Amino acid sequence: MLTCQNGDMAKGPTPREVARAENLERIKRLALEQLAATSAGELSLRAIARELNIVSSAIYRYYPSRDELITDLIIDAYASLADALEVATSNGRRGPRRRWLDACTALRQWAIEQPHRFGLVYGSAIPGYRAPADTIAPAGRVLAALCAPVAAGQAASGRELDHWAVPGRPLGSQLRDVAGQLGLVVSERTMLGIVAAFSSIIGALTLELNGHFVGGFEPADALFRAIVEQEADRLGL
Amino acid sequence: MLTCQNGDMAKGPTPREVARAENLERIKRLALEQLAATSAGELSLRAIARELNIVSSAIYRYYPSRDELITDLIIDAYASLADALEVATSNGRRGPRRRWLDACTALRQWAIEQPHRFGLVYGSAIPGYRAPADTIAPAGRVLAALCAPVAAGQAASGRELDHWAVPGRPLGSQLRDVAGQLGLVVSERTMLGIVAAFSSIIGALTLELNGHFVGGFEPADALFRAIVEQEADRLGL
DNA sequence: CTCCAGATGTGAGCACTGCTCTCTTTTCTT
DNA sequence: AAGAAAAGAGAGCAGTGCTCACATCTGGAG
Repeated sequence: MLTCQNGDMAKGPTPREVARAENLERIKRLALEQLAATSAGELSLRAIARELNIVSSAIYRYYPSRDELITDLIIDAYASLADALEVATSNGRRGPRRRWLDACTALRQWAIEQPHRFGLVYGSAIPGYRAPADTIAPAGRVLAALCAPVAAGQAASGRELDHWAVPGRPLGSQLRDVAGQLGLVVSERTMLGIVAAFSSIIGALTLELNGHFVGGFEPADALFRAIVEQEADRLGL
Repeated sequence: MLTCQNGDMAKGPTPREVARAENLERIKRLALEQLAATSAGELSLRAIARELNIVSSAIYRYYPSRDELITDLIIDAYASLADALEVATSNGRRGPRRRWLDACTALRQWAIEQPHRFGLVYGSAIPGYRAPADTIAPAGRVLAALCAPVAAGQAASGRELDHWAVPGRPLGSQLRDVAGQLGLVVSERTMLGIVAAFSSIIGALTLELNGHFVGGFEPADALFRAIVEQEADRLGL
C-alpha cells in the first residue's frame, strides 16, 4: 500500500528522485541548446544522450519518445513566455497603454532572443508533431497576460470600441467562451480586439523571424513599433 | 560548338528532356502528397524514389539534395498562392473593398486546403532549412497581389489613412523601398497599412492552422471575417 | 550507319536517426 | 540482508540522406 509516496512524514525527495529531476532538466537544457544551434527542428535524442555520457537507449528512461520531449519543451516555452509577459505588465504605476506596449516589446524580445522557442510554440516547427491538449492551458496564460493591460484600460475608461462591429451569431459566443476561460471580464468587442491584436503581433513576428522581411524591412524594430502603436489605438488604449 | 542547344531551327525538346521534365513534376507531386499525408515536414526522398519505382540514389539525378526539392516546392507554393490571389482580385467590376475581401478569402481558402503548403511558406516547417534568395521574388508576387485592391482604392478615393502616424526615419524609407520593389505607387502610410494588414492575416492563419484556436474559436470563419473587415476599414476601403 | 560522350539508373555502403528488446547494475524500501 | 524497482548497457531493427563505382541507355557528330 505504497507507504511513502511522500505521504506521511514527508522525508523529502530521495537522492534518486533528485538525480532524476536533474537529468530531466539537463536533457531539456541540452535539447534547447541543440535547437538553438541547428536553428531548426533537428532534435536528436541520440546526440543528447551522447553529450550526457549516456548510452542512447537510456534516454528512453526519461522520455518515452522524442515527441514527449518536444511537448515538454513547448510547455516550458509557454511558461517562460508567460512569465516574461507578466513581468513586463506588472508595473502598476504605468498606464494601460504603456503596459500594452511593454508587453508587446517583451514578447518580441523573447521571440528574438530565442527564435527556436518561438517557432516551437507558434510555428509548425517540428515534423510530424501535433500539440497535445496539455499545451492549451499554458497557452492561455500567454494570452491572459497580454490581455491584462487591455482589460485594465477598458475598466478605467469605460469606453467601448465602437469601430468594431458587434460580433454576430457564432463569433459572439466564441468570444464570450474564450474570455470566460481566461477569467476576463471584458465585452465581446474588446475580446475581439484583443484576439485581432494578438494575431497581428504573432503574424508580424512570424514574418520577421522566418525572414520574410529581409531585403525590405529589417531591422523591423520601427515596423513592429508602428504596428503595436496602431493596435494600441485600436484597443482604445 | 553546341549546335543544337535549341539554337537554330528549334526542333523542340528531345524525348529525354521531356522525360526529365515529367519526372521532375512527378517527384514534386509525390513530395506534396507526402507532405499532405504526414501533415508535416517528414519528406523522404527514399520514399519518393520507392513510389517512382526508382532506386533511392537515382533521385539525386534530379535533385542534388532534399533542401533543393523543398526550395522548389516553396517557389511553386508562392506561385500557386499568387495565382489564386490574382484570380480573386481580378474581377474589375467589384469595388476595392470587395476585392480586398475576396483576396483575403482566397488566401484563407488556399491555406486551409493545403496547410502543408502554407506551413512550407509562412512557417518554419522544415528542420534545418533556410529559404534561399530565390524565394523572395515569388514572395513579392503574393504581397503585390494583395496590394492591388488597396492601391486601387487609394487611387480612387484619394483619401489618406490619417489614423496611421506618418512613419519616421528608418521606417519611412523602408516602406518606400518595398513599395518600389513591388512596383506600387502608394503613400508610405498606405504601405504601412498594407504590411500591417498582411501581418494580421498571416498571424490569424498561422494561429488557426497550428491549432491555437481549438477549444475557443473554430470554426474560425467568423473570426477571420471580422478581422478582415476590420483591416478593410483600417485601409480606408 | 557507327561510335562515343553524357545523361540516367543500379547497388553497395557510410553515418546517422528513433525506438525496442534483453540483460546487468545500482538504488531504495522493507 | 533481501527483494523490488529504477536506471543503464549493448545489440539490433528499420528507416533516413547522401556518396561512389559501375552498368546501361540515348542522342547527336562523324
